[in-house]
Amino acid sequence: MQLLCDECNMAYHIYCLNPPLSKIPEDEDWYCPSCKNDSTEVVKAGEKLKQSKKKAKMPSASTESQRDWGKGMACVGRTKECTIVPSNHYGPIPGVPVGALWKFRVQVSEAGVHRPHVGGIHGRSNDGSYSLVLAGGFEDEVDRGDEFTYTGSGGRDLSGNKRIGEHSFDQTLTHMNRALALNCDAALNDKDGAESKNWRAGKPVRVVRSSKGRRISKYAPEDGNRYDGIYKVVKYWPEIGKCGFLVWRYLLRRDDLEPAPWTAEGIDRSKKLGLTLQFPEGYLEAMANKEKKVKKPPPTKSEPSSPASSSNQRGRGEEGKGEGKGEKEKEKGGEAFQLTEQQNWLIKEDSQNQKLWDEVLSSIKEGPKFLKKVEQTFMCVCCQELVYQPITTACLHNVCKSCLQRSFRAEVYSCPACRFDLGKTYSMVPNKVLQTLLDQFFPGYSKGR
DNA sequence: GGGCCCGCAGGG
DNA sequence: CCCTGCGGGCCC
Repeated sequence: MQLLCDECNMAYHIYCLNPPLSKIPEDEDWYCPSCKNDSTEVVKAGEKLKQSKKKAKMPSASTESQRDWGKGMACVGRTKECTIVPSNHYGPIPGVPVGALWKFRVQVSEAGVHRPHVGGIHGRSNDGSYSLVLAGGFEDEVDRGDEFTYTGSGGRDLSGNKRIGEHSFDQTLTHMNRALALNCDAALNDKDGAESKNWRAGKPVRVVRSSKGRRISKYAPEDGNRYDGIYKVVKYWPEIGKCGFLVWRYLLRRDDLEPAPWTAEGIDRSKKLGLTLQFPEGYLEAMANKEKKVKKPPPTKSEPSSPASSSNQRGRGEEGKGEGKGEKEKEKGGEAFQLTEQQNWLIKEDSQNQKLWDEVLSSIKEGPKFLKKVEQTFMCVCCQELVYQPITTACLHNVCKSCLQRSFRAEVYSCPACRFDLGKTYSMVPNKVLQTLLDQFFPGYSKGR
């Protein structure tokens, strides 16, 4: 079910593509969305630059607002996309633990936990709902942590290109409201609502709590958006809300083995997993730079004011003192990661992974982030951990030897990343060079594996 | 601190 | 294509 891009070699599920494909295309070459060139969009020699059709239709084309909407997290697009599961996936996202915390909604979307940037409910009206965000949008909602009421969408006046607005009409059990109702294990009833006799049998909903919910809930995180686990729809019903119009109300109840983040057990677990508020890549650095430029800081006192200092990464001893040299190295804030001569040599030696290393090395100036990048790049698609005794396949993916062996024992003889047929008799020789490098970057990581 | 209103993603 | 939307930065 995966396609390999003939340009960048990345793997794509056919059902994750937009639009999804129902089968592997028969053309010889296939290019992924980011590599594909649309010949009608290519500006040929002598041609004028074309105005994008879409852009021309957007409000910004007609209004003369001077405001720069391109900056900030309100209007940016995704920089990555969750492709390990399809967008209509029910249940947890593999690798995302309860308690995971992101500053902005766009990051939650990138993680695949809740894909809409603004909408509170993600679902399909003829299938069900996959996730929702609790952000205190309705003051008459109740949150008891393991149980909460939620309100449908719609009924608001969105004129003036708004995203949320005054209530001005009744909600209906359509679109996302219908989707969420379908999660309840009971026959759909768009008149009176319905209650499940066996609430656990309903479809699972991923629930995210936003710090905005603090105004009505003490279970909301202090900052950002937190994944709180799986809930089920116990019942739903129509009622006249405080807003004076009919709203659809839902009762959700937690059904997750992972402890809730606010329990002692959950707090402990978050600590153990090192879950901290995540910011978009480069965001804190950009903010810090901005402050410098705009405010012209008198760095007299110690420095608890910098927003960067409250963050997750242990960017040790940032700041430094001399402005002297390293003009380029400064721009990202941290110090460049230092590779030893041997490591440089080993990386060159790992020619099979040259492309991956090139990409990893591009972030070497970002200090601590470099290791993160290494970790991401050399994660095993099977166990979602750093590859151990890595087999670099003929199709240039890296998988743990034991994971590949497990696959072969199940008589699946293809690459777990791209389904390239490796053949029953494939000889699994671990990539020693890569193993050496990973052992140096992450001392002791392979203990007990 | 409250209002304005943008691009983007998703469903249909 | 069109419609929807429990964000979020900037201006007042």
